[in-house]
Parts: sequence; C-alpha cells; structure tokens
Amino acid sequence: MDALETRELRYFVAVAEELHFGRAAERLGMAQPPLSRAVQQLERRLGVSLLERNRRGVALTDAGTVLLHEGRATLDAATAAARRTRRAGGADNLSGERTRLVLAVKTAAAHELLQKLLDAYAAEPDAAEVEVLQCGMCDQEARLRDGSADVALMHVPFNSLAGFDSEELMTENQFAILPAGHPLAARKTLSLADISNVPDLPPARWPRHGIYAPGPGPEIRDQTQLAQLVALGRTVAIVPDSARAWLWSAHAAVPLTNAPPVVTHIAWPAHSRSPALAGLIRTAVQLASSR
Amino acid sequence: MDALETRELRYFVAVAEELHFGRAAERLGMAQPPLSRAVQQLERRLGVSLLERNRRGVALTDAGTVLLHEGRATLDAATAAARRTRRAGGADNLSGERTRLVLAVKTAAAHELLQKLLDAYAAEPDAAEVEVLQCGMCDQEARLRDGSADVALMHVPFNSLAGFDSEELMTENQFAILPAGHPLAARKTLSLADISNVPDLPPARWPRHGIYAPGPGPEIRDQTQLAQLVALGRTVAIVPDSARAWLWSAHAAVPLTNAPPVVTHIAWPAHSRSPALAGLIRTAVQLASSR
DNA sequence: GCGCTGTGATACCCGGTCGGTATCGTAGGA
DNA sequence: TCCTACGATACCGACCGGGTATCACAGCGC
Repeated sequence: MDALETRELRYFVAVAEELHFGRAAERLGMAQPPLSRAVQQLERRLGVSLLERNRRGVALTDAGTVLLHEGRATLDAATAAARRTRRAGGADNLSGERTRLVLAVKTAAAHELLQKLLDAYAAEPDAAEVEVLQCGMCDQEARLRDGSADVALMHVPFNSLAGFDSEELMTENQFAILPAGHPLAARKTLSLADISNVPDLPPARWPRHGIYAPGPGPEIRDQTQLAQLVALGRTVAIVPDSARAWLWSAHAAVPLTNAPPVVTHIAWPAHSRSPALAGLIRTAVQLASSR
Repeated sequence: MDALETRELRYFVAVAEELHFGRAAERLGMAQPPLSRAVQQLERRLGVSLLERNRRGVALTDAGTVLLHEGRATLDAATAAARRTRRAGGADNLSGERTRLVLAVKTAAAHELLQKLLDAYAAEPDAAEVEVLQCGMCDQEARLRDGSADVALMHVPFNSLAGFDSEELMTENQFAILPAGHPLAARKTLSLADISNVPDLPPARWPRHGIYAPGPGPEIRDQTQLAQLVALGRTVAIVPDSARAWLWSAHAAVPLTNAPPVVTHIAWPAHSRSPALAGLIRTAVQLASSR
C-alpha cells in the first residue's frame, strides 16, 4: 500500500533538486538507468506523476513539489533518528559518562546571554556537558531538524520557530552600525528609511540557502566581513543590541526607531524533552525571568 | 554511513511496541527469523544496542527508547509524504478539480466557530473544498503528523501545539456540567476543588493513547457518553463555554472560577502553507479578530 | 532432575530486485 | 541533416530480504 523507502526518497529528492537524471545519479554515486527506473517505480507506486520529462531536462509537477518538501522533511527525520540514537547509545551507555547536549548558536549573537546560560547551567547539580555548535546565518533550524543539535538559541525574526517548541528569553531593539565618520553617524536616532536609501552605503547581502539575491551591496558570509565592510565605509549593518559587543572603534551605533525588535528564544525539536534538555531549558527560562 | 530505511524502522518500532519478536512479526505479516535478523542488522549498522534480550522477552535500552520516538516521527513523516503527494497529484492534476483541504476537528467542540469558519471560507472567491474530519479526544495531532489532515482546530491545553504552526482564534472559560438536581448545581460559581472532592460525582476518565488511568470514575470514549453519565448523576464534566451548545435539559452549567481557559487555535504542519491552506488560515484569523 | 514450552538466534535456500553495461528513441541545435 | 544530449529500455549478475527448519536456553511443572 504505502511503503515509501528512504532510498526512494533520497533518489527522488536528488533528481528533483538537480532536475537532471545524469547529475543526480552522479551525486548519488550510481549509474543513471537504475535511478530512472527507481523514480518510475516510485511514481507507479504512488499512482502519481512527479516529473514532467520535457525535451532537454526535467520539471517538477505539483505533486512532485509536494513530495520534494515532504521527502526532505522525512529524510531529515531519518538522519536525526540515526544521529540521536547513536549519541544516546554510544557515549552514555558504555561508561557512566554524562549525557552531552549540543547547543546550536548563531556565531557572535547574544554573547552575554550565552555566557550566562552556560555558567548557570554548569552550576546545576546534574548538568549535562554542553557542546556549543556555532552556526551561520540560519543553520540552527536545519541542525535541529537533522539531529546534529539538540537545542538552539534562535533569533526571531531571523529564524523561524515553525516546527519547534520554544521559550522566549529576551527582546532587544536594533541599532544601525555605520562607519564612524559618516554624516548619519551623528544622528541621535535613525529610521529604516533613513538608511535604506543611502547610495554610498548599500545594504550587505547574506546568502539565502546558498544563493545571493541581486542588489548593489557587497556579498558577505560572516559577521567579521560585515564588520570590516562597515569600518571601510562600504555598507551599513542592522544588528540587535547585544551584537554591539563586537563593535570596532571605527564603528558608530545609532538606535533604530522602527526596526522590528529581535526576540531570542531557546528552541528544541517538538516532543524531545529529555531530562538533560529540560534542565537546560529551565535554567534558561529562570535566567531570563530574573533579569 | 547512515541510510536507516523505513522498513527497518517499521520493524524496530513494531518490536519495541510489542516487546516480543513473535507478536511483532505477526503484526508485520512476516516470520520471526527475518525480523530478528533485520533488527540485529540495524543495531550493527547504528553501532548501538537497542534491545536488552532477557530471558522471557525483550526490554528497550536508552538508545532504543530514543529510536522508538524518533522512528515513529520518521514513519509518520513518510506516510504523510505519501498521502499528501497522492492527494496533490491524484485529484487536482487530472481534471481541473479544486484542491481539497482536510480539516481535523474535535467532535462537538467549538461548533459555532467551525460553522462560521466554513461559511466564511466557502464565500471566498477561490476557496478549496473543505472536508471535515471528526476526531476523538486528541487525535488531531496524529492526523496532522501522518498526513491524513492538512489543518486542525486544536484546543489548548487539551491539545499540544508542539511541532505545528498555529494562530490563536479564541479563548473560552470553562464550566462545570452537573446533574440538574445536584446540590452543587445551585451554586453561582464553583472552583476546581469544589468538584474534585465530591464522592458521588467521581470525574470521568478518558483514554490516554488507548489506556485508562486508574480511578473511581466511569471510563468514557465520547462526548455523548459523558453527557448521559452526567444526566444520570454519575459524574461531573468540565467543558469550555462553546460546549454548552449540546447541554441536555437534565444538565446544569456552573461557571468555574479557577479552571484554565481553553484557547482554540488553528494549526497546521510547519512549513506547509499551500495557497489553499493560507486562505483558510487567513479567513480564520479575520473571523477571530472581528469578533 | 527431566522433559515441556516458549522465546529468540542460527543455518540454509530461493526469488526478487537493485544496480551495472550496452543500447535505443528522440528532440534541439549547428 | 547530422550530431549531441538526455532519458528510457533491455538484459544480466549479485546481493539480500524473506521463508522453513532447527537450535540454544531459560523457566516451570511433575
């Protein structure tokens, strides 16, 4: 009736992403004919056509689009299952070693909060060992989904909490970071409109799922690049309050009046409250409420 | 390296639930030896022991408990993928038939809201066809997870929103439903303490995942049984405001002062906002905000 | 203590199917 | 019109998933 083996899903997702059987087969480390056949079998089994075989390549049908989404989610769940099971059995079962928690954070964000959280949790009587996994812009969500992290500090609206359980920890206002000598740096406050229309400071562009949106601003990959570009007078940055920890002397910070506040949450996969995880969450919430 | 086929997960979950290879094999429609072998292979592949083979049966290790949880989630994701893909391709691709949305509701809950929502949404220009799937006590969550429903009306704190996206629709206070002649029915208000210690009205017991907690109260499976038992003077019910729609003449409703309010949400699987679904959500939110 | 019963593991065999190689059909493009 | 690129088809071998028969062993009753 159903089935849907992960092997088939892996194959279909590869083809749907490459939109090319040959390249997909190469990525999967196999030959093209068996891949074609497997996808055909999948289509027959589901009773649905997933791909439109046009001249010169392949296109997704509506059903194919659905399966690409759902299939990715399923594969993530499967690899998460494997990873978490290995971790649960590997370390702590053999010796009496402590459980390890992997906490995914955005590099350099909410530094002070992270420091306090780690200190406070380490002081708990039966605290697990916490490994800090430093992620790029939006990787924390993927890390939670595929099991490489157990819990994350996320920053709404940059991250999406969809699909996770979470607790709110703190709210910050945002600041514009400008080159120290820039005329706008002298202002007491700025609005988003003030800084979005400055020709000599085009906003930097972060990659979204690996690709950069078009625009005049520089393409960047990490916080340090951004900091340097601002210092060089090439761009303007919008950062939450806590990020001012890493300001350079060549930077000037001006409060933004109408930028959305940044809310930091501690988030974890739904229905995965192990005792160790629950302890970390409790510590974080207490810390937040005692501020 | 990883793999984790859904077949293996199905096998392991069956064994972990039955805690008995023979019965698990029977449930899976196969013989016991290949099942034993498959689970052993899974353990070897993961490098982790999942089951403690004692004399007289089987017990889960810590890692096994983790895999039982994660495996169930993965299998749910896989069947959801199959179901949603079939639905996406089956009906609407062939003819120009409209998309169908399956809305899971708790039978008899929030009746008025549901009625208004269906009416308002049907009046939208390009509304999808909405199929109402009536669920028991807590089934909506499972229905969303395994793909038999696209969206649900959930009632916190009875349902958990963990793992779903949701929008809040309305908040209701709760009432005690008593036999009309009972002394407490004459009270203007009641507290939870007032009705939890009444020997002749032991609270009814709902099944949790198929099993009933021990207690003096009657075991019930649906709203009507509860209504009748209250009318017969055997128990007392606690229901939200909107549930008073189905009160009998032999019932008396008394406001509860300290019962937690019931919050109705519209909820859907994270990251699954199809245009049709988005329309229904929008309608629901507008309806809620215009009250 | 002996055999019985119930449980999971092992041995062995068979057939399906998964993946590889070779080849075809066909649609664009020069 | 040929060539090229791409997916489909044909065929084959090897692996592995599943079945049957049987073993190993722990309780339990006599």
